[in-house]
Amino acid sequence: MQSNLPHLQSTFTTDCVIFGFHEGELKLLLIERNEYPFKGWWALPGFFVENNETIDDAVKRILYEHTGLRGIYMEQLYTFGDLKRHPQGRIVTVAYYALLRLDDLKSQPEPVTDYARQAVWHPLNNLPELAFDHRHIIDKSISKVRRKISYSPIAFELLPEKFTLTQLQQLYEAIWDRKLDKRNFRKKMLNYNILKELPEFQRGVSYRAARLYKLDKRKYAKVFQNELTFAR
Amino acid sequence: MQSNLPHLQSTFTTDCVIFGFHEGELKLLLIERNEYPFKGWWALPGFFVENNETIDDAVKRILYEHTGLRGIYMEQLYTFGDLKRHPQGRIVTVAYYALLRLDDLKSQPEPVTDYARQAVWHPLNNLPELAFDHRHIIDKSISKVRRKISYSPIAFELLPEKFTLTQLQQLYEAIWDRKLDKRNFRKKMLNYNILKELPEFQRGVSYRAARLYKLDKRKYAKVFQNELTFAR
DNA sequence: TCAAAAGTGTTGTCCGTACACCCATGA
DNA sequence: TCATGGGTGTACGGACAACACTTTTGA
Repeated sequence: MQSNLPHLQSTFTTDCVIFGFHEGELKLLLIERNEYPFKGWWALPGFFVENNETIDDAVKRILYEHTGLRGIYMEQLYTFGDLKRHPQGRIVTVAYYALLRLDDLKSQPEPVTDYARQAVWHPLNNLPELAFDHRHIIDKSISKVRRKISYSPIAFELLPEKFTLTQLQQLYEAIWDRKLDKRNFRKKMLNYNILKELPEFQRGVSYRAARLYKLDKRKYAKVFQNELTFAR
Repeated sequence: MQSNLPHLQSTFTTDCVIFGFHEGELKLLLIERNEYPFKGWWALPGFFVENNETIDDAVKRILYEHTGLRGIYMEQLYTFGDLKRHPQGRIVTVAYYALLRLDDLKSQPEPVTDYARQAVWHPLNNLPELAFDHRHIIDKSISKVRRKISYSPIAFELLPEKFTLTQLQQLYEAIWDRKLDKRNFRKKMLNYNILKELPEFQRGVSYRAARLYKLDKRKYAKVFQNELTFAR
């Protein structure tokens, strides 16, 4: 236990990779920083963790401040502690990722804090240059989500409550970055028996309306217990 | 950023779950604490991270201090930041796990630091009561290793360089906590084509000596790239 | 010769994959 | 009537699971 270095910042931060899915495309919520360092740069929403809140609470708070949403699925990703990741000295960050139903958002999120000028959804395939090591954090979270969606039904956290099988398939395709066979995908997905077929259909489309489904939460819980292997 | 709580410790710690495998049994290296709080209790090796070392370096250092070994396979597990996990105030810990070849150890590890009285290997199935939230950290690391061994060849990090197929099978059985079929296991394992059959056999056993194998590192690298699914 | 573990194949089932056409709808 | 996506079945091959006996060795 030494203290032979001056510590600029005795605490640590948390950063959150916020995924959304809209119109067949994965998106990330980024903020434009309003504070030095990296003022004016795009970055992950994140901030210092208070001394009287858990890290989990801090991420929830930060996410709320940027989206006005609570009760979002989120999970800790990794802790980054490189000595040079922050220009002002050694600041460790505990990174999380969150999966968000984009239709829950009535409008563009408005940051309620000073440290961000704006919060904007960016397509995952076309991200701007990012502050700190945030690009690295994002890459790591994509790997994690890509793996996790293979054995855990987290995909549904990104979809609206009622969704079509095509939407579900597009989501898997976006995360895995490859095309899947429609018939095989549907066969497999329905075989898991975790979807409930609704007596409702899409509206407002100029072609045959697709049937809507939602999660059958009883069976969904079983899948979580048994950790089935998901579609490939 | 508040500071309305007295912080005893402005930094954070790292703890390491060290796995070993010997005589068909998984073991953990625990220390007996020589400092308050929890003086005299068993705990995971861990200590404060210095301000001029990365977290990765800190874990390596701590592991070296307890085993005299370097170059061990290790990976970050999770960061624990509950407000009440440490009786002296909010101390965040970044937990790692390490996989160790037990035959590398000439003798019992001797701690070279003051904060531990002794370091002892404990069978995973018979652990003493532990300090802090260390039991929780261990449970989480077991889940992680259990999953990871299914898609990544980390098992070999726990075995000696030359090993028998039975040893390999026993390791999987210990981690998954269930029996596997010998014929199916061998068939599958040899089909991955990552093992090199050696012209050597076990010695000193009072029954038919088993053939020794070692990793074929070329093919092993390929498996790491492609992330094959391992035996079930 | 006995005890202990090594080593070895076949069969059935399930799962993943490849692949193409008709249907329903709104414009 | 056309354009657009919705919806459907079959056949093959590979992987997994179940299952029991003979061989080798040292004591």
